Order: sequence, then structure tokens, then C-alpha cells
Amino acid sequence: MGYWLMKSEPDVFGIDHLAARPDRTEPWDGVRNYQARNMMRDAMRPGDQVFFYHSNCTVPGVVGIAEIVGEARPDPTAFDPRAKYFDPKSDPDNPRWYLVDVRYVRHLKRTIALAELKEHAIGGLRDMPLVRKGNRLSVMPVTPEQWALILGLE
DNA sequence: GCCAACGTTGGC
DNA sequence: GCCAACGTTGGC
Repeated sequence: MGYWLMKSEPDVFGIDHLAARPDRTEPWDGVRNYQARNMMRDAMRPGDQVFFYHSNCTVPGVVGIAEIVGEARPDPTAFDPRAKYFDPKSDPDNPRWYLVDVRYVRHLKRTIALAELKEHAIGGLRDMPLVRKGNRLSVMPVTPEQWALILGLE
């Protein structure tokens, strides 16, 4: 089973939004970054566990756990001219952008703030893009060791 | 293929 | 709101 971290802005779509969805599941659309797309399309598997991360907010950090449901599929918002993330270069016959469906699992008992994660930036989280300066990846892999370390902080 | 310009991300 | 870091675009 794989582990991931996915960022979202709580004002736009936070973990409470996810928990309130029908089936507690939401298509993770709008990703327009090739690295992130490749991970979703090529590496994520149903059942993989996800740290839900709140970005661009007062206390950025990991706030909960979600899981991947089903295989990646083309992102329909790329084909919709009225959609915010419309991409005229994405051809339905050869889709450029993919999404995965993400299902709520639980909130963490408390937010594990980025500031706290950074305390491990020269330790167990050394190789995690999240704690490295300037990293903007919205989807990133988490090793089993990193997963256990972060959960252990809860 | 280079690289300057531009737009976006996201912490602070 | 600022701005550093980064990815993408497009002229050449």
C-alpha cells in the first residue's frame, strides 16, 4: 500500500468539505502539474493512504487522513470551457490531465503543523519535499517511515 | 534548445 | 500583502 500527501486550501476545499461530501468522496480535480499528474495517474492505487494537508492558511499542516478510491481517470474539468481549470490543449481522445477520487477517513486528533514537521527536516523527514524550501508540489509520495513518524506526532 | 518573461504557489 | 521559488510558455 502506498502513502501520499495532498495539499488543499481549506478556504477552497478543506477536510471538512471532504467529510461532508456524499460518500465522503471527492474527485481531486484541477491538478495542472505534470509531476503531480504522473503520480496520480501512474503510481496511486486504490486503498493508498493520504495525508490531507491544509495550505495557504493560518496554520498550514496535516489535518487528517483520506484514501484513494479507484483508479485515476481523465479530469473532466479540463474539457469544460466554463471550468476554472479548462485546458484547451487537453484532448478527450488523449487527455492531458487526470484525477483520482479521494475518500475521507478521519481527522487527526490535532493539526500537525508544518512548523512542527520542519523540526524533523534534518531527521526523519529529511527527504520529504514538504519541509524543503520552495517546494510547491501539491501531491507528493510519503514513505512508510515518514508516514509512521508523522502519525506518531499526533 | 536556450532562456527571459510570466503566472502560480504558498509560507510568512 | 509580500515575495522567493518554481514551472510553463514562447520567441528566437
